[in-house]
Amino acid sequence: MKYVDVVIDNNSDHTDELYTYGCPFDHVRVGDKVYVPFARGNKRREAYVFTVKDRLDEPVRGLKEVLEIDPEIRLTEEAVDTCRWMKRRYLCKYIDGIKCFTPAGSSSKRGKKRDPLAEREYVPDQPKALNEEQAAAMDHIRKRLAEGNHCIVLMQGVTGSGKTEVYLQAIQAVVEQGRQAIMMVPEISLTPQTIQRFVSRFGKEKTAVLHSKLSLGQRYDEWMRIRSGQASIVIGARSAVFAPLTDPGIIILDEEHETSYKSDKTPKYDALEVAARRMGYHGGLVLLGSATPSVVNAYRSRSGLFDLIRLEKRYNETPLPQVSVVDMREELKQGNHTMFSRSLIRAMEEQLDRGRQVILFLNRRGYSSFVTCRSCGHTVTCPDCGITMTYHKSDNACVCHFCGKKQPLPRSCPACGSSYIRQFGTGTEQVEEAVKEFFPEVSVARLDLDTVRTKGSIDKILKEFQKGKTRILVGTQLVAKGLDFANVGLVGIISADVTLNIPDFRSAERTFQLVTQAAGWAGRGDEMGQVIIQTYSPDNYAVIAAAHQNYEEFYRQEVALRKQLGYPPFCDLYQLIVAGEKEDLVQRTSQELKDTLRARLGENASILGPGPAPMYLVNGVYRMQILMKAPNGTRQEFSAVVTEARKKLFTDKKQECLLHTDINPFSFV
DNA sequence: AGCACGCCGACT
DNA sequence: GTCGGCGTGCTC
Repeated sequence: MKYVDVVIDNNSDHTDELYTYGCPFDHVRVGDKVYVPFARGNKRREAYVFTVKDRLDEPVRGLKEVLEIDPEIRLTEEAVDTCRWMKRRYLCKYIDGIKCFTPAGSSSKRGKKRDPLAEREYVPDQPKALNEEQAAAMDHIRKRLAEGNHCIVLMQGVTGSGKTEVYLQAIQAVVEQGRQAIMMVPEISLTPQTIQRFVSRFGKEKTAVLHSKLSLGQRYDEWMRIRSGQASIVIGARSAVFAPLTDPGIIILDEEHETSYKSDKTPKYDALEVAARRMGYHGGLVLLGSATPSVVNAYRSRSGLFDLIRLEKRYNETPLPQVSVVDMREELKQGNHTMFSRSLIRAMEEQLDRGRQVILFLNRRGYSSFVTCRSCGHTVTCPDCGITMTYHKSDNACVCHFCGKKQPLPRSCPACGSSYIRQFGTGTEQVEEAVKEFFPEVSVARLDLDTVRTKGSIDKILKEFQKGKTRILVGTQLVAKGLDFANVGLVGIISADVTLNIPDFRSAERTFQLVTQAAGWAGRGDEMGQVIIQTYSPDNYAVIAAAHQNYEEFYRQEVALRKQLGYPPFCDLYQLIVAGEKEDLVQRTSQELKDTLRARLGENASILGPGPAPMYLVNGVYRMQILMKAPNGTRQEFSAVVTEARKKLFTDKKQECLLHTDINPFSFV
């Protein structure tokens, strides 16, 4: 008789622990899915084996026995290890981690194949010749792979520098070692064209695809193909980081800076951290690629924690587009009260005359109204956090969503005294209307979440633009979804201030990335493109660096600022949300939580709040938020303290108050 | 979270 | 009597 500690597949905080069973099957292994009798009725339940032992250290009262071992589903030992780590790192339950590693669907009863690549034919494709920079990158990667140690490499390569070919050949090298690979791309760029590129190189048999559009059955079959060793290359979005490979040698994150690598639902994991953990276990390589790396990872690559590879040559040597900044304060002074500057209108006329197309970009992500002076560009920011304050119409006040500080709306600009200070915010509909007024003869389309929901697919709108039927496209970030922008002569960024003033410490980073990305759309054809950035903050360092297309210039200033204010990469941010239906109880509990944390972490610890969470009242549930900064090196202590506080304050039988935790959330809005 | 137990009122 | 409503407490 063996003994096993198992995690019961039961979605409750109260059963989130290891239960010991006897096991009459001697071949039981760590990671096995088993069936056990559980609780009073001895109901048969699913469970996962976390440890196997030959004898019990101490007698267990009421010991029961494993009923059966599932012949199909088994976690790897590493998956079990990673689940343990996830529980600690993300303060989630064992079962939350297990759910990431196991398929939700079940095997097909009829034994039919449910192949997501079934319909397409793939023309085999050969490795391409590398330029000098790419070859140097491959040399470095090969050297690291040969060492067989855990290692993270950031490949910073401008758009069109051929990162994908390096990914392909790195995967090839890993496969030649007899190991396996995971290729991750942001959900938004997981298009048939992307998949095609990889499948053509490695073949259908060896490749598996994992993403959210697959049916449960398809996902199950792909999971099985991976688990059984048939497929050794996995392509997918964030969740592909959990692919059940037995010996992965490389995990690649393309467009590393994209926010979709951080999960927004429990468990709130960061795919990079999971990848690093998995590669740490297997002794493999994590390869990050981006033209505009996140500041956090750029910092790590420059402080020696990650390797840094640069690709600076554009493959086809297309010239970078010309980027110019328009000072909207000046427009106002000249009597232009519209949302388009004179130079943007002029450029639009020019490009349309030449038969080229125009994209007007307006980022509404994290959209919230802020208060800004149209005369001097001054924006109301929190005196404590340095973050843009959000305007609340209900009490006509500015509120800091980070620390909860509240201020009345200023009557005149504190910087210049102008009375042109007011809340700010423009929607895509307004931009579309304004374009129609200026250019009544020209066909305009709008692409944002609303139009996508009501007027059918994104594809339809994009196709019409691609065919040239639409001359001007007004859109949000959805525009980025896999388009060939060959005929786009001009990209106008209506207001860089919208992203610049998101109440988040990453607002400058996002603005820089966005402008750089938009510049990429304008520079695809043979002719040079043009980018116009409109802003009330033309002196902002992110705007200036973006106009110069100079990452290092932006990075230097941003890191200095992060260091000064104590933001990542110099700390981990903990977002704690207390939620419940009884408002007074939520208020009281969040204050108790704060006091508990304060008592354990000391007076100097940075603990902000409690304040109302961004969505304070959602279907009858009130939410209060506490934010903590855990300086580098204190992660374990902070996590332990939160876990302890949760035990103390959130385990009463009738759970009227819940604690949601998100470590390094991608948004506080 | 489930699920069983048990204490109560309501119905054949 | 005994069926079933849901409040309470436990799960190797």
